[in-house]
Amino acid sequence: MIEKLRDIFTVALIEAFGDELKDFSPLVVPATNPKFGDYQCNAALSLAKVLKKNPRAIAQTIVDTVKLNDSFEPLSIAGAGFVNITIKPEAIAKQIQSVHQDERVGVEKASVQQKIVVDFSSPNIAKEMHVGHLRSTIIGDSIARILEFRGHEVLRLNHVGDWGTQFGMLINYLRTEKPEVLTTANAVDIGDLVTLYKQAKAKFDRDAEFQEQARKEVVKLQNKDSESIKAWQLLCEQSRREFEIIYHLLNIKLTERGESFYNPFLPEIITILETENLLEKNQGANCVFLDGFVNKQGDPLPLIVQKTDGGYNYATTDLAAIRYRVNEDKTDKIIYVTDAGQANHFIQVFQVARKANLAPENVDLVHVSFGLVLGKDGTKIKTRSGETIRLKSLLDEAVNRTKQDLQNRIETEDRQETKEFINQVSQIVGLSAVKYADLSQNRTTDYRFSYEKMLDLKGNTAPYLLYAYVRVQGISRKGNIDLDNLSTEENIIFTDESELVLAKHILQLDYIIKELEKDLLPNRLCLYLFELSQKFNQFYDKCPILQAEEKVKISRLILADLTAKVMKLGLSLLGISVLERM
RNA sequence: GGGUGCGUAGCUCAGUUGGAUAGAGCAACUGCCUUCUAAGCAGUCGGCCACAGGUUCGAAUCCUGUCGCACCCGCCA
Repeated sequence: MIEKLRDIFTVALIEAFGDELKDFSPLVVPATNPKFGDYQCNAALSLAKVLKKNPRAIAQTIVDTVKLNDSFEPLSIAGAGFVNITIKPEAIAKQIQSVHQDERVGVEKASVQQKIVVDFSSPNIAKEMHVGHLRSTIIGDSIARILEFRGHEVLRLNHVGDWGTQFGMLINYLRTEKPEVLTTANAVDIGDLVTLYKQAKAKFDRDAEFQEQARKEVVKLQNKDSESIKAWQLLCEQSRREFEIIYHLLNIKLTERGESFYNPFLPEIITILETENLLEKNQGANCVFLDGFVNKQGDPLPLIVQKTDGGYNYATTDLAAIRYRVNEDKTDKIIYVTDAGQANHFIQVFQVARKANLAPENVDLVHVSFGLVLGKDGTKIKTRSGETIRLKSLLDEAVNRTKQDLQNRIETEDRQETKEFINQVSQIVGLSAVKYADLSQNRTTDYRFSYEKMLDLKGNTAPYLLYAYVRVQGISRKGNIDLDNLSTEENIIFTDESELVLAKHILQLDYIIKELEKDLLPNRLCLYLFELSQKFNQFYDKCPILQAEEKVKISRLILADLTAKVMKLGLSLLGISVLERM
């Protein structure tokens, strides 16, 4: 709808003021306030200067020139020169009917379908997943789902940290402290492995000789020493199983392609940089000097692609990954979902990738960054003893708290529910709450983790949204109505303002999803769904459904059913599933 | 020291290419269950959009400076 209006207004602007406005944005946006109508055109205001005319006069000319069909109320001019656009209720009713019969509830597929890599989650082998991985995993999954729904072919890649100095470190440490881990599967559990990792890291940081041995271990690994490779594989296997538990719990699908995958391609990256005349030796390391990055003295800063000892680092791996994804995966776009702290790194890597033509101009490189997860007090989230919180225990706690709440409610309401019901509901509500709390926040800022807030039944939370869906299902149960087989003949009748408001909101979904595809901010979808729930609850409050006379009843059932469909779809794009009862 | 981001109600946060009187939720208080689950709805209270300048018909939004906070800064990822 908004695109159509933009086209119509652009045509009108050209007709009224000439061809030079061909590329001028008609500035048609959703109305800032419902009392101004559904959309508004702000073009008159910004054209005032260019055309040296009174904005209200320009607005009048626009109104006189624009050709709208009978779906719209007559245009009105308000304030300094705003043109307000209102759709007629009959037109809304018609659209609702057509959307109701559409499997995609009115959301179009992208006109150009791309191949897109979404690189997210990316935990490290031999370490447990912690809250830091939560945002990348949840946001990345949601972005992938949104793009998939728009019809793009998405390759979800898990760029796990399965290579590098830390491996040499760990293997070297295990060789003396716990050699059986290197030869036997599951010799210790993952928690102990993490402890050993920390010990190894501590030793690495204070012991120069150990550092040296660790580096040699890396070289052995790189040279495919069979014993080293075996040990490495065992460690990876064990970690992988651990990750799978989390991914299964969160219903996340990912293709693992870790750093080690790009290992064989690292030397050719150096060669390419060399032939492109980008490579420079600096203090023994191979570097590419960057535009726009300078040190204290104002000298350009290098991106190190090959260390003095001949080893490669993550910048090199990222460059090799870009090359592979462009050449082999034939991707049109690569999206990296990582914390904001890596912003600099990606700017640098992207710059080098462009310069070396590893990524041609028509391949988009996008860093989707996000802020830190903070504790309730606003500092980095930690356990009481100062350890980072394991993701598994964090999720378990959310589910347990939900279960507690649910059991209390069942008791006070004197309901009888099975154990299976209680478990299933608390699992879905608890995990959804964690996901929703994260996604409903603008990802670019830090975010405060609070069980109380995310599990609150009121406000912009998963339980509130899920409840709106449950209410619709309740109606269908109570009235013994099959929502999938509602009459398609009946008209939509607006007897109360709340029905029209709900209907208009439902029709905004298409616009929201398209915006989402551009700005990759899932919180905008959350806000939309929250508002949908509110508008539905207002409708539910004011418009009885089952007692209404037949024609009104069907009209309201369609609105309720459509609300549920939008809710289910929207939540699924956030990686959240719905419940029939709760 | 340099870079990036942030600073909006008591708290947690929205604020879409600059647009009309800056919005939610929570908390607090007041109403509404013989009616589809009240896990709801209606309402009241609450703002120097960090501060100071500038650009503009119009600034929370853009520019400059100041203060505060966070993160990053050549051989970790």
